[in-house]
Amino acid sequence: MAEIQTLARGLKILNLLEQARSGLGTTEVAKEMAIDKSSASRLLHTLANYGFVAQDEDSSRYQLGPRLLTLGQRVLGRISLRDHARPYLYQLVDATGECAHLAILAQRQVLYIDQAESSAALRVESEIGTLSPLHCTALGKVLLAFGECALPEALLPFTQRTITAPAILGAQLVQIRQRGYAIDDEEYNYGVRCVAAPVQDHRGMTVGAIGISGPAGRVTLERIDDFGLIVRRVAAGLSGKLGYSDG
Amino acid sequence: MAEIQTLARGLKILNLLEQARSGLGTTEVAKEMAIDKSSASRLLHTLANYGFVAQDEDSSRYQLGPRLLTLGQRVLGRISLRDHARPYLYQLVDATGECAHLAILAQRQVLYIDQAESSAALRVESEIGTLSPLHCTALGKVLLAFGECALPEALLPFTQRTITAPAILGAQLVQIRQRGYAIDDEEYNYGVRCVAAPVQDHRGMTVGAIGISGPAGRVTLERIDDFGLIVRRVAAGLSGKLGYSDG
DNA sequence: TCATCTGTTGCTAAATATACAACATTGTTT
DNA sequence: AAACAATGTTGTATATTTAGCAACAGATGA
Repeated sequence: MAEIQTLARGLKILNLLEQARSGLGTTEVAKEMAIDKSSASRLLHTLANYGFVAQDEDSSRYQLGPRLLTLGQRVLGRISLRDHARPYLYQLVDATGECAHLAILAQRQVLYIDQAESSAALRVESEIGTLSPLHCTALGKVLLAFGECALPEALLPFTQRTITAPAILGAQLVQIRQRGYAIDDEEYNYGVRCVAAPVQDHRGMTVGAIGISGPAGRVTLERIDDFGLIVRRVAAGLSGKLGYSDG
Repeated sequence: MAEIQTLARGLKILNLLEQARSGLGTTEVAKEMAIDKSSASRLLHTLANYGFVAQDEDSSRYQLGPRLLTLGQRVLGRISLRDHARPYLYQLVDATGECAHLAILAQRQVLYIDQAESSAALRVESEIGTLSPLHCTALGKVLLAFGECALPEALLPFTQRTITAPAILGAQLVQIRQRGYAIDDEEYNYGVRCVAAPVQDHRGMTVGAIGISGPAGRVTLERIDDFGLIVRRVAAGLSGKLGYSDG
């Protein structure tokens, strides 16, 4: 369906401001968006009226506004999966010593919605709200393997290990369905291995995934299948709490 | 400055969806906004394209989308005050036994950006991202007294104790500046008393406020000034860490 | 089955956003 | 200091774009 241009431009400005850490001025926004200064000025003022952007007091540059924080927290609060999952994330941390994450499918990407930190000095943290690609993360592969989401069109490489051939990824998804857990062997971040398993609700629908992430030095290839079994077991526990019964 | 209507409508839809817990359909949105179904449909599709709204799989109704979560977390991450304040919030909880909050000024309101929970069964929690009025909260009064923000036009009552007369509030702000802390005596929520003090940076600018909230049964009027001194002391400690030196 | 409600699409009129230009403001350089 | 450069805001006419209407399709329920 045809987009409404004016609204789309406003939303694109928010995307722009996400990238720019130190904010952007009216002219810069206009340049990036390839629109006139005056248009940018008026769009920014409208966004500011509703709190979606805020002007830095000193530099007078525009930044993402507090309304986004409010609405974002509202989104987070409405994901009930999150409440149920929390204790299981702690279980994962206790059993593996690595950071645990909970994610759902959003915008054809992996959306991290909660985490539990390990006490190790060297650990892998992923910020809540972050979006990551599906094809090269353990959580993403789980969502692909057990969900109804189609394969991404382009499998972009992030490391030398990233799987970029659809056929190979497809074969791996079959394997993941059989084993019940997915592995990310430094396919997204160098030195980081992850393991994840699906969370399913009472209808057997995959509603999310939980998993762990750790430095390759601790999450070795020898131990990784042991971790897989642990993650699968904990994920099954969470699924059971949601009313899922396999069979 | 004149608002851009189309963009404003899109943003207003997001505000609408914040209220509606179970989502809204196209027709409902059109009705609430007093616009045509077709316009609502196209606006919603544009918002959905960018992830600002999402369609519920079952009900096909629209909800706030994951993009808001991502952007909201980005806003939170950029507030550096938050990192510094965390240990001081714990200090407050330890010293008072009540929940502690950190807030800044946003949109002429109090924006809660962090909290530390007390271990008491009966406690006062405020969700991060929440906006509250300035004139009837301790945090808000502090921001009014020590910041450059003008008084709100309308002082809406929330309880029988809410101060609605500008003159009385103005006098109280003077007192707050003298004492260095503000009190909310059941002026916003029945049965809840709060105490707050300003956080100031190296230039002496008030960048936020911290405080505690507790049930009136524990935060009695007799003890409240003792709490005030505690909050003021902890807030001064945080201000000191930010480079503030009084004098 | 019919009826009702919801959501989408084509089309035209009309409102609206856009770009241009001029102006105001701020900060920088010589 | 003074001229200059760059930024942001405002007024206005044009033309693009949106909005509403109406018709349609799809779902839901009586």
